[in-house]
Amino acid sequence: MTPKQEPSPWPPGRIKIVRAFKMLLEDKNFHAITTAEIARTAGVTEGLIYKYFRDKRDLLYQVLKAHFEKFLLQIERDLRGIDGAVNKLRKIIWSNLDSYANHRVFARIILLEVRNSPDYFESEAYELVRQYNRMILGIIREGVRDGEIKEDIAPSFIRHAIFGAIEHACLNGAIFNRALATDPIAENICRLIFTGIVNRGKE
Amino acid sequence: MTPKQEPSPWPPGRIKIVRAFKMLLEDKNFHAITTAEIARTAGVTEGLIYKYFRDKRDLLYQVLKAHFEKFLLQIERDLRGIDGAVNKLRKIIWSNLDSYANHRVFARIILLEVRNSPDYFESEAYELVRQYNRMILGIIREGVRDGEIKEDIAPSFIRHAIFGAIEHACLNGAIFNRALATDPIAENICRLIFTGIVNRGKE
Amino acid sequence: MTPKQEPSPWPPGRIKIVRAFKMLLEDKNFHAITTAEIARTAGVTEGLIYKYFRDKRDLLYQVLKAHFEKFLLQIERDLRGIDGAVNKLRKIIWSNLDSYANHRVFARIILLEVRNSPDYFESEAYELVRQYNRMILGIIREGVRDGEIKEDIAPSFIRHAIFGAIEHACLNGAIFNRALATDPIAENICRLIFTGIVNRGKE
Amino acid sequence: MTPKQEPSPWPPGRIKIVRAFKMLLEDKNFHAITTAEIARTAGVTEGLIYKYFRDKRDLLYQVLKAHFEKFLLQIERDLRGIDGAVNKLRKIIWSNLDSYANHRVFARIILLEVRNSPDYFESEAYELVRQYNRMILGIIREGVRDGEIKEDIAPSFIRHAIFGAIEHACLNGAIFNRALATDPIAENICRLIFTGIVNRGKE
DNA sequence: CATGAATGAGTATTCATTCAT
DNA sequence: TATGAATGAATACTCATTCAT
Repeated sequence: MTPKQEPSPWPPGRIKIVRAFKMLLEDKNFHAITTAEIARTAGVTEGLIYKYFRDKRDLLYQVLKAHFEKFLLQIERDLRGIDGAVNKLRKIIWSNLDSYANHRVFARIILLEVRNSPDYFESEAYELVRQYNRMILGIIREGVRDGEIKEDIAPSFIRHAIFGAIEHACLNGAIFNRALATDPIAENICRLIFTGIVNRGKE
Repeated sequence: MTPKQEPSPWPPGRIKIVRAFKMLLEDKNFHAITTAEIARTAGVTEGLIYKYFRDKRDLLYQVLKAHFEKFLLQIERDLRGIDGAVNKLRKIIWSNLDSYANHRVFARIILLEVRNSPDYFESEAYELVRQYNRMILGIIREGVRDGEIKEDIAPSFIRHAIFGAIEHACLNGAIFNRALATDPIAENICRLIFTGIVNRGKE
Repeated sequence: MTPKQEPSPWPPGRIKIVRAFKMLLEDKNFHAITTAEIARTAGVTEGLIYKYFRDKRDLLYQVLKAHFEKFLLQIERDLRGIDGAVNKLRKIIWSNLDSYANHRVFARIILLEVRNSPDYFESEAYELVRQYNRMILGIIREGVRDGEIKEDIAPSFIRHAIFGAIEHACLNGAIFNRALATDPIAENICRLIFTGIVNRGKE
Repeated sequence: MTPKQEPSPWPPGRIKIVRAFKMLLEDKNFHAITTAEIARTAGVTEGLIYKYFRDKRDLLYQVLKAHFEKFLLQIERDLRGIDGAVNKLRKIIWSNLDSYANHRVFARIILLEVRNSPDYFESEAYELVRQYNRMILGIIREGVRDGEIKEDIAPSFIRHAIFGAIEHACLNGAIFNRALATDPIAENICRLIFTGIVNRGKE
């Protein structure tokens, strides 16, 4: 079985542009990256960018979309064979954190850069986020149905809390480009989300 | 006790500028607001802005600082007479949410606009945020010391989770300028943070 | 006599391009039409346009030339059997107006779009206009020779006045794409050009 | 009585821009003139253009408006003391031609450049043209009322014919920047418009 | 305390056109 | 006959900021 090196359907120019753009994102704000810079780095002309992308934002969103696609594929794979809502959530927390830890550039973009732009929420990239959110809500509801998860907390708040905790824990890493240790963060968040902070005996 | 009408120490031009700027923030991104617009709205010349503020960002940060000052005063007042770390945290969650709900403009600015700018973290405004963070950490540690709060979750994660939950719950309101219902959100978050989502019996 | 379906000598790609271009002209400025748009509409690649046309303008001029050719054929036909310079001019005024009324796109192009471009006056299309002008001057001179037309007005001015009146009467129609009523316009123009505006008795 | 040298209300930068723009119009299409060129010629920065004018077109329309204002003032003066509609029209024809002859740049702009732009018809400049048109229609109607002018030709067509004749006679001058002889052209047009081209006896 | 005139560097975006295959 | 990838030069417009008065 020869794992055929899937030939990219994209023309070489487009590939160069995307690669250059990602490179630049490593150490610059999206806003601080100019089209001239992208073209120069990619070794193509500025005009070509607009052959493949509606505008600079569209370039960002398409790159983001590709990232989300990969992430969703990974999450799906990660969840296979896992039983129980809580166990699934634990895995999701871990995977999501791991993705932010391994792709700090994307963490920064997702947590800080795109959220102020209304058009992001119209993009195909965000559609994938919505899909992800639906999946998680589904798991939470499943947990409630099975009696695993409390029913006196609205599922949407559970989701808010999970993502809030993840994102806030990654925020400094994203802002100051500092490394993130997936395992301890995941462990702390899970404990907190699953059993709360209040001491049993005390309550 | 005559409630002295505190005479503003600021010159009229500065007041007009700040007022105009706040007005514009109501329905525009900081980035989308131009100095020309501020000056026009305020009824002063562009030049005057630079008499009172180093630059446009400085204007933002000074306005933000004033907001944080008020907020901290309020929080301090809200916490007086409250006993126990958990009760204090409950109050803080409520107050913070309430502040976001009542000042959606600032919620948007804090959650979405300033965080990408490294210089924000050098500003006097952010210094107040740091102070707030320290206060909260202090309360959490106090709770741990008193046996109220579990000691197997790092206090900083507890803080992350609290703010993460609050912020994530307010995000949509901030982005799409939608109203927020303080009480139910606060209730849900407290339940979750304090006792977790997992059903006791089940565990 | 079998009306042979004259097989177009043009390759299919060229036909598609011309057809697409004419379609686009229906609701857009020549300047506002891009080659990309033409190609997309025609279902061919941009490159192909340059196989058949030197450049975008050349495309316009060739289309215009074809239009003028048809128009001249029609005019020639319309004039057959008509006797006397004045009668001929009357017919020409009517036919010309009718052509503008039925082809408002071309009216717009001729009256508004090509005249600013010096190279238009070098084009084969404009050569046909010249031919048309010569023909009309010939008719006017014939009228002067026959005593039908006054000899104290320079023939070239007569031609200016005729076309000026026609064009000015069609201008609004061309600009705002409004329908034109050939008959009343023609009648008014003929009366004016032939007998003037001053009341006989009065003079 | 010291004829005070009316101090221009405009800031020096604006004056320089307008002067430079007019200069450039002498030998270039409006479209071919770049903002960079205007700024360079004026000795100011490009940005300043946008302080005083909404955009490049606005600059054109404001210049045009000033031109029309002067022209209307002149026409008004020219008509003073003239009696009878026909005499007034004769004067108008002459003045209008003279204006085109003396300001060929404006002739070119008016006859060729602005008419394709829908927004021209929304401009303040065009509002003055409308005013001029109304004035002329008024004179024609006055002539009809007084029996001087035939009533079987619609006044609007008379106006079309007058302007059509004038404009068509100036067209070549405008396009190829050739001198125009006001007097003979005016004489020819008046004869034609007033008494027509058909020989009395003949008809 | 405030004005208003001017800057200047930046920046995305457009489009006709070419050419190897 | 037609493709499709790529060019490259042009260009209008924005805006925070300065400074003499």
